[in-house]
Amino acid sequence: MPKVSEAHLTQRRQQIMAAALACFSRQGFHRTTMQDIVKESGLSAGAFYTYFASKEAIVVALAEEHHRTEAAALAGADTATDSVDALTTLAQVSLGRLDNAEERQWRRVTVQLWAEALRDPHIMEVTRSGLDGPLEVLTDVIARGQREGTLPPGPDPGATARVCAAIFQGLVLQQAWEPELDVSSYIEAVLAVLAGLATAAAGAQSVTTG
Amino acid sequence: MPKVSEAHLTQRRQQIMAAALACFSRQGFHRTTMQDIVKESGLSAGAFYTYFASKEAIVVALAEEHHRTEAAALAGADTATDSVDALTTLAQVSLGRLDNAEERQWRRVTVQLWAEALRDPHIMEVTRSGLDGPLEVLTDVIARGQREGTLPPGPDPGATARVCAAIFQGLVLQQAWEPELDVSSYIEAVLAVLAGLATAAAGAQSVTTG
Amino acid sequence: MPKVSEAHLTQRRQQIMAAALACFSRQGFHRTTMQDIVKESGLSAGAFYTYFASKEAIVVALAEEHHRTEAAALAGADTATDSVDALTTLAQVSLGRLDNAEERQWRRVTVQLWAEALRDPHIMEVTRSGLDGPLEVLTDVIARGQREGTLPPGPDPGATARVCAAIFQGLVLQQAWEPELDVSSYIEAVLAVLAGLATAAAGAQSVTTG
Amino acid sequence: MPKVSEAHLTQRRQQIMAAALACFSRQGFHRTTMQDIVKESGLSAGAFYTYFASKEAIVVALAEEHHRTEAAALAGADTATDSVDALTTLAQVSLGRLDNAEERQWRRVTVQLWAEALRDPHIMEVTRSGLDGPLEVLTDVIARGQREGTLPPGPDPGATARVCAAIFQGLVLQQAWEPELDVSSYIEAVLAVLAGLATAAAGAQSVTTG
DNA sequence: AATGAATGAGCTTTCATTCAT
DNA sequence: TATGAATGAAAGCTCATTCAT
Repeated sequence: MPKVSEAHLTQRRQQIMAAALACFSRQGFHRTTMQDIVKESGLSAGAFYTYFASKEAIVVALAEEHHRTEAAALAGADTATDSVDALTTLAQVSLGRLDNAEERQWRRVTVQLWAEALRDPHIMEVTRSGLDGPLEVLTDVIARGQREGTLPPGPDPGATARVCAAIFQGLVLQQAWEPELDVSSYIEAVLAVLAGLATAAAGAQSVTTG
Repeated sequence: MPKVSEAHLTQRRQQIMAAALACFSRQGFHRTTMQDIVKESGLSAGAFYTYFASKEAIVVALAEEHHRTEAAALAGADTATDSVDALTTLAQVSLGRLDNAEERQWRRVTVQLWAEALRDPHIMEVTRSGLDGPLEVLTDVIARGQREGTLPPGPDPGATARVCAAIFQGLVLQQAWEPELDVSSYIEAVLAVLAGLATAAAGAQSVTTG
Repeated sequence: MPKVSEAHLTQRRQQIMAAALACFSRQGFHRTTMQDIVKESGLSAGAFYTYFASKEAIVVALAEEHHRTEAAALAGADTATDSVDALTTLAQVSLGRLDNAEERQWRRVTVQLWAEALRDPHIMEVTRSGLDGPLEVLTDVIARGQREGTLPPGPDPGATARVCAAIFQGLVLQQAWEPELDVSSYIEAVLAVLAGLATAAAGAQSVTTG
Repeated sequence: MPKVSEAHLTQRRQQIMAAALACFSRQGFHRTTMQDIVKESGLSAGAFYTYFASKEAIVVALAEEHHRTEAAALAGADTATDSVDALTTLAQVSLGRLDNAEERQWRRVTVQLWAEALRDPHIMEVTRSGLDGPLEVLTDVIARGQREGTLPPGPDPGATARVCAAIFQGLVLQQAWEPELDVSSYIEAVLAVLAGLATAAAGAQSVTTG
């Protein structure tokens, strides 16, 4: 085939990435051979290397896509004026997004990316920026809440943001292990925690201002 | 049969496990070769196979040791009569335990075990029982708190327990990525969350009983 | 059939051969990929195969071109009546021709053709005829010189011709390795050898005839 | 097999080198696969890599062995007081050495090393030092001959040494191409050339001193 | 005639495991 | 028990060539 449309090239890349995602989810990065990916994609070994430089490159490409998708999902979820509302929305959006059969492959691959990041600086970079972005957003919202008195004033906003991030990460992990896990009750529990913080803040506020 | 003392055997096993832990932490399971472990341990390839059946076996052995150690650390941390106190103690003990340079290797290996569990039923079993045990303890404590009115009555105790577990898992992950992370402020933030729940429960209680 | 002028075809062939020569000189036959040649030539992979049947075919084509050029350079260099003069002219022409920056690529490729000839009967044929032609000319001239008494009568003319060929081949090799080698002093040394033979013949002659 | 004698290791290395030499002579470096070498050596693929780091490494090892053997063969061949005698001895020893069926493999591999040297700095280094050593010896002998009047005074000793080296290199090449080539008549022709130089020197001397 | 994405056999190298000593 | 050289299947990747457009 001669010169081919840009769209064709993009579609091929995605075809390969989808195949790789399926293989990685099923067998992990290291137990997946190039043959597996090639077979799953319906292409040839050579074709793969037209689109990706190496096996590692496709892991990085997947990490980047994952990061992009997650960032997009969160974009604009923190616009609520009230910071507790903002946190609630963020929790619902980010956690709710995981309750999706189509995300199952991604959850499994995400856990592997966490491990892979420990070895590969490039993947670490991408993976970390998937944490640092939300962490910043959360820290800002929490700090605002503390200033406004809708959140308890004591704990460091950055540390609290990390706790929120952990609540997300832990769900990813637990769901990867147990696909049928009930996400909605998990979200309810998280919302109860947020409500608790709001209540405590209100109490502290009334004491302060009372 | 130049029989050798039981102690000698145990010591050799631990020598190999320490070597494997160091290698796995440094390079990951899959990038670590048997040669690496053998070299690090100061033994020979043949000797390794006297003590472990395979490369996978040592991963499982490490998972089991990790599980055992964690279980021991938590044992008896939930004895407080008051359930919020019990949760507070559990948080301090489990999270505080991570704030330890010597645990650094373990944190990195733990994250890899999470990924590995997705592929290997044996590791999944061990890893899951490292989650299920604490989950049961937490669920009991939380259910008790709800009955006694020291925790808000709404959310499912099991789901809330999962949120607590997530707070632990997320810290392991974040610390693996960022060894210098400030654990004490993280713990403070967690305690503030628990305090919030207690406050909210107290409020709900007074409304109910008032 | 968008037929194209003969000249166009010839020009394309030479364009490709020049590209191949450059690549082969730079990286050797085996380290040069078709992609390299295609890129260097500014054509497409498909276009290459319109003009040459295979990668090997272009090596053969280069060998043939090399052979043709060398034969042309030597043609008519042996016309001197006196055989020592003829040898001197042959030496000056053939060796002098090498002292040329433009020949540098060819020298490097020639050495590779020598090696390649050992594997490929077709290249051996072409390469050998590049030796056998001159060998015949030299043998004739030397035999004549011996008959006429201008060269010492002892050694086999064919063997002496081979020594002359070796003097040429060795220079090609040494220049390929050391592009800045001083060819003119090399030629002087060769001429001194020829002069020595002439002197020895003259002495022998005077003894015989005296 | 456990710890094994030094001799065993050396023998294995030589076993592999012999196998590689046979393969390279037969099919060239690039057409020889590791499988070929492994099969010829009677060992396994893994065993090869216990003794050599790569396919390239064995080419270098062969180049080094070749260099060593040649240097040894020439050592002490230039001790004759008279420089023409010394040159004669050098010619007989170095050229005569090639007239040996066992050397056939080496001749073919040598020609390939010449080509390989153009690409690989390490092989170039080894190969070049196989030329530079003899060149130095020859230059010294020739310069001495010129001082003593046993060789014609005109040409640069270094250049003349290169001509001598070429006579050797050309024979290697011609023999590689034509195994049945008559070396003894080639040597005779070379000796006649040397005799010619001696005669010319004697003549020049008598003119000068006469 | 020209394109260049696609092919897939075949390459070099690795490494978990074994077993003669 | 301990050794470490040996094994060989299987890995990731390359590249000469083809052919639909």
